[in-house]
Amino acid sequence: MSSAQPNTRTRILQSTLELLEASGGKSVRMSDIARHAGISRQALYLHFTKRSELLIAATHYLDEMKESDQRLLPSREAVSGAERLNVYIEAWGNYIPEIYGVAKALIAMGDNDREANEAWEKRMLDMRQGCLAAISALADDDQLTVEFSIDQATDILWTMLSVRNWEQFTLQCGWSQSEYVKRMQSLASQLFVRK
Amino acid sequence: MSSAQPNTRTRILQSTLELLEASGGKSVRMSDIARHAGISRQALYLHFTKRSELLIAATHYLDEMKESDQRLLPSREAVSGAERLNVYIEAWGNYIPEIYGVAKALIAMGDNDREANEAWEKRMLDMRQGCLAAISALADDDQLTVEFSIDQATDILWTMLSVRNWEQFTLQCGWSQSEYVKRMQSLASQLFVRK
DNA sequence: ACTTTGCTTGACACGATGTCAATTGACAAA
DNA sequence: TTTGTCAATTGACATCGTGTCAAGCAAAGT
Repeated sequence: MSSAQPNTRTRILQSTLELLEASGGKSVRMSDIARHAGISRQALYLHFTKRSELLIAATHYLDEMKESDQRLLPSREAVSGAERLNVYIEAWGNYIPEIYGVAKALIAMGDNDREANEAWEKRMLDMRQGCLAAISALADDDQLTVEFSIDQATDILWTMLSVRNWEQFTLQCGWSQSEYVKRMQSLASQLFVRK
Repeated sequence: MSSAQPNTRTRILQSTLELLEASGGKSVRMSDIARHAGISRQALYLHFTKRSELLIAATHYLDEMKESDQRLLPSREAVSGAERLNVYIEAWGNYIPEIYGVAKALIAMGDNDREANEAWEKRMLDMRQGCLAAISALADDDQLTVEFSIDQATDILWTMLSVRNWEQFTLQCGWSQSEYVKRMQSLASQLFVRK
């Protein structure tokens, strides 16, 4: 099905993602992307008016590729709130490394570019919904610790699971990806699940 | 003692801090700083060879002004490990808003500038020492939860208390500064202090 | 009087983004 | 075959921010 000659727009998006992934979030220039995609720098601007637009489109494209919607949907098999929390943390936690490159570039742009900032914030609010759902499931099961309101617990889980924190735990502290997931699950369970 | 006409270097540093604080981490240009300090843009480069050098100097200057060393030193009155942890969180937590402007600028620079990156990382490693000390005090008192090794607990506390997380809790989640401190204390105590 | 110090003015190079105009080559429709 | 259109190319150019350079000036120190 997928063609040997994907259309230019797609090639650009793929190149963008490859370069961002490879360079671990370092600044990738428009000219780099163009060269990698085998087109002129100017041709980029025929498809995307600004760098921010390209980055935003690249994140959407990545979502499509990885079918993130499905992955981040609450698992049907998760029977208890506690189990569901674990499933969510695992799904999201393992998604982070795959989006890290684009994410970092988008965050960096956000400091100067309003649209990039809004795009990233929107994404993060979506992800907050996932946290809220997990915490709510816990509350419905009467398993949520008394210390927190649903909102507070959601805020905390949301922040705990931020890309920045993943970056710090893995890249700075040297945790492996599987350690990261396991420990975040354990942390969340200690904090939020009543014993 | 302090003169009516502080020397130019100092005026530059003050201007830098004022502007960074005012603009909440938004990009402040060299020319902005020069204008605010009442000198020419070029004069900046007579005192600091690069923007990163200026930012780094500004953070050091800020430390001096706020006497951060003393503030972040473990309180002598803290008798138990648990109490000492609370004291540390309060001290650091209340320090963050004061350094937020420069911190954010320095972090942003770090993406492109090696020296800025190293400066910020060094700062963060210093702060990790504070976390380690607090956790160690807990362990010495036999109050540290069994779930974590000292290193792991330090990593977690360190990350919990990051500037980025403060930013998210206060600016995104809307927690007040005092709520922030109280809740971080409560979180830390739930996670690390054995009951 | 002379020199040094601290700053000014103005010009300029560089790197990256973003814009514009003229051109080419291919493919399709008449 | 001609005509038109589409996608991309080439090359020039504007803009912004950083950083450099040279010449000059004015006040202070000796």
